Amino acid sequence: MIEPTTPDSCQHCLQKCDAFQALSLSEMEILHEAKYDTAYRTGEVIAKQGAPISHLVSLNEGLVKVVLETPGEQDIIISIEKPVFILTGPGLFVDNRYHFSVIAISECRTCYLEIQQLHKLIDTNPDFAKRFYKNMGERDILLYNRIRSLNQKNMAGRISEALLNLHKIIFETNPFDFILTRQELGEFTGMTKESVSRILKEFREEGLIEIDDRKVEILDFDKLRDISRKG
Amino acid sequence: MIEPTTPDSCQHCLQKCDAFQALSLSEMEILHEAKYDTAYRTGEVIAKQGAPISHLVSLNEGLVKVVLETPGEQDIIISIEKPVFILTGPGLFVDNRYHFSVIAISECRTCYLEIQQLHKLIDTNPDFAKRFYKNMGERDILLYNRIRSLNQKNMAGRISEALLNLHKIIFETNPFDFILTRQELGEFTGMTKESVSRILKEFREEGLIEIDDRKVEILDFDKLRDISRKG
DNA sequence: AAAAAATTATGATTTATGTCAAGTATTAAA
DNA sequence: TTTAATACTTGACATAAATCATAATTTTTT
Repeated sequence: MIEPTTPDSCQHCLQKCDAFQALSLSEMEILHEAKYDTAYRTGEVIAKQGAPISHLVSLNEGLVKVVLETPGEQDIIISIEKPVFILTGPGLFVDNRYHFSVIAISECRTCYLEIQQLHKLIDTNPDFAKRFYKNMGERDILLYNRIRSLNQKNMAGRISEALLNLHKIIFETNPFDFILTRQELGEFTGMTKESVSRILKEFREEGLIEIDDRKVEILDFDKLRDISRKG
Repeated sequence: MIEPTTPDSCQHCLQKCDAFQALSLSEMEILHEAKYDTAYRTGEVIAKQGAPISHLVSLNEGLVKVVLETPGEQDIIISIEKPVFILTGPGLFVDNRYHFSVIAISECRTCYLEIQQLHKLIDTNPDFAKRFYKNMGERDILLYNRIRSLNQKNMAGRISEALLNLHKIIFETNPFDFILTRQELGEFTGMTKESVSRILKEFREEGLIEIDDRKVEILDFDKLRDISRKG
């Protein structure tokens, strides 16, 4: 069990997140007094689809998957997120429920802000509100891209895209940790785990990537981008 | 060419739309003075993916398709919308661009509100803002369902779902106008027009629906719901 | 370290859906 | 009304991806 941290101030975490940069110091302090934090282990559910949104949860450490739980066996992974990630969903102003689950895929630390505090900030600080909605809009735009690629790209294109995105957005190193299981990468790219295996094998054989000891290295970015684009 | 209408007041149209019910009469009047309206014929583009959002467009009459334009030949129809529909998109607070196109699929009337007016309302009327975002959230939730069904349901399930939704949300009558071409229904359900033909034929043969003279009638709701659910 | 459990790899086969092609019906234009 | 253009139907065939089955790894537990 990892210990929750209690940082001196919210400033450190929240200033990394665009919306909260609109807050005055006094607003920050009010948040800080109200907040408390928690630690999660891999696999634990941080937010559960269908459950009420009681707090605004902020991911301060670790990686999570945003999962659409479906009636069938195979879920859909909408995105992988790293800190600082604010777990807002479309339900915030609708039915106050989560419309997806957020699950730790490494050890995570989060902190919680009272949801009333959030609504208060939105009501009283238009700049904050705009930035907050901007953030929601950005996630939305990514969703549209998601629909497009799941719908129209072939398997190789989807895997290429996933690898490039994990590299570019999450890890920013090469090689990078291959945290996802084949099953998860399948849920992220809309295919079975067997198909994931096969595509990765092809990519290895063609010298596009290298997989070793839970790490992937992208060897041929251009080719991979090309495959991703053509889909 | 159909003539644009100039109603006495915006009240009529906008009061059908949740967000605008939060406006005071004086706020309404300001909007009314600033607005102007237009008529569109079938097939005309009301909002173009990639273009800047200069105004908040409100659909007051007619039906539109919300289309994700893609590099390939087959686009993706996100939804079909009827009045009163406010054409907001995720770009509003991000890059001020449309991330999808909105195209008339019947004769349409729209009116335009200056985008600054909208921002002003959001800044000064928190109740309006909340309702406005609620609306965005609702559309977002539908998007998640869309991803799920495009990804995991088979063709019959997707067509069933589409027919049931057109009936329930858009037309509310049975039989109802079959405004979509097979191509469009294919873009709405993520399949080719040929596959649409085949599934519709099956449904006809099994007595689930009846198609006549540009109209569909749903004969067996339960069975169709069942097919949609099982996917 | 040994055993058990989970994850991954890979081949054989099946299935859903797309593609191509040709013909018919419907709508729009001359 | 006749012609041209578009939309729809249907069949034969091709193919991408899923499923099933089994073995080989790797990870976790004892």
